[in-house]
Amino acid sequence: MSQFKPTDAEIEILQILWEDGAASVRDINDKLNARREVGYTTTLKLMQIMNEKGLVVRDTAQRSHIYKPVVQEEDTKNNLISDFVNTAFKGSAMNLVMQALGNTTSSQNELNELKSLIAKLENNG
Amino acid sequence: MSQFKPTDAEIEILQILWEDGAASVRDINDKLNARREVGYTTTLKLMQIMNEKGLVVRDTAQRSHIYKPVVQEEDTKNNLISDFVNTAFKGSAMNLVMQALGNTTSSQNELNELKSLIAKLENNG
DNA sequence: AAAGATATACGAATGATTTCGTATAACCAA
DNA sequence: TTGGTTATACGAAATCATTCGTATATCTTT
Repeated sequence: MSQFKPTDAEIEILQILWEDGAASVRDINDKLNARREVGYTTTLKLMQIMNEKGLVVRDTAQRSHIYKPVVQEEDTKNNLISDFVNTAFKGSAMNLVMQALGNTTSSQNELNELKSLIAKLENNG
Repeated sequence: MSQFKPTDAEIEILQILWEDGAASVRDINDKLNARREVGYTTTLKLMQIMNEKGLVVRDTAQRSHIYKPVVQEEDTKNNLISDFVNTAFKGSAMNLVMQALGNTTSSQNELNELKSLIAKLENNG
């Protein structure tokens, strides 16, 4: 089914790249350090490895290499969700959805969004 | 927030224990092997490690030790969901919920269940 | 009682991820 | 142009999870 599972650290970096489109190691390291302490060369190494794995590409024209995501945000997250549902929810996505909903507080706005998604799913089904 | 994240292999085993209440290494190994090939001593070692970590307890009264889960299914899954939402969905559970729903086909029954959960949430909010 | 099956314990190899030190090159500012 | 700053590359340690071989003890069957 899903082919390649990024590690948590890699997902963290991919999020930054999806948001910003492209970033240098310095950019990424700064953003990571807003969440937790990471050494610069650690982040650099991670980027190099992600490059080898084909998760990102880089433009080495300038001294400071610029990295871009290769994998698509939606695809990647769908894969992650599938894996998660399979290992922890016996394959039932609805199972996950119900527990995730019950587990957190949602604004009325969010609930309305959700309701219209459901309505849409009901029309197409 | 969440304190201890079981590995995928550990989650797989916990699922079996949650379902069966208690199980021997042999039981667990058999069930694991229904999904993928695992050596007996591999499973044994995993159980011993999970015991050290406090994820399970065991009754060693008999030659064949009987393992029981310590961590609660719902708590554990809530922790997993929180972690997942934090690393992959910027902390927005609704984000995960919407994508999980859009990603799979749901029966009308499931959708109805979901709708009544939403209704309940709206009443309490 | 002896042989075979089945259990645990334990140590160690393997493999993957994460982390970081050090070398070296490029840039910048005085 | 020299010193300080900021890059990349690379190797290797540290950690952790997984896997399994081997030793040993306990049962079971004949």
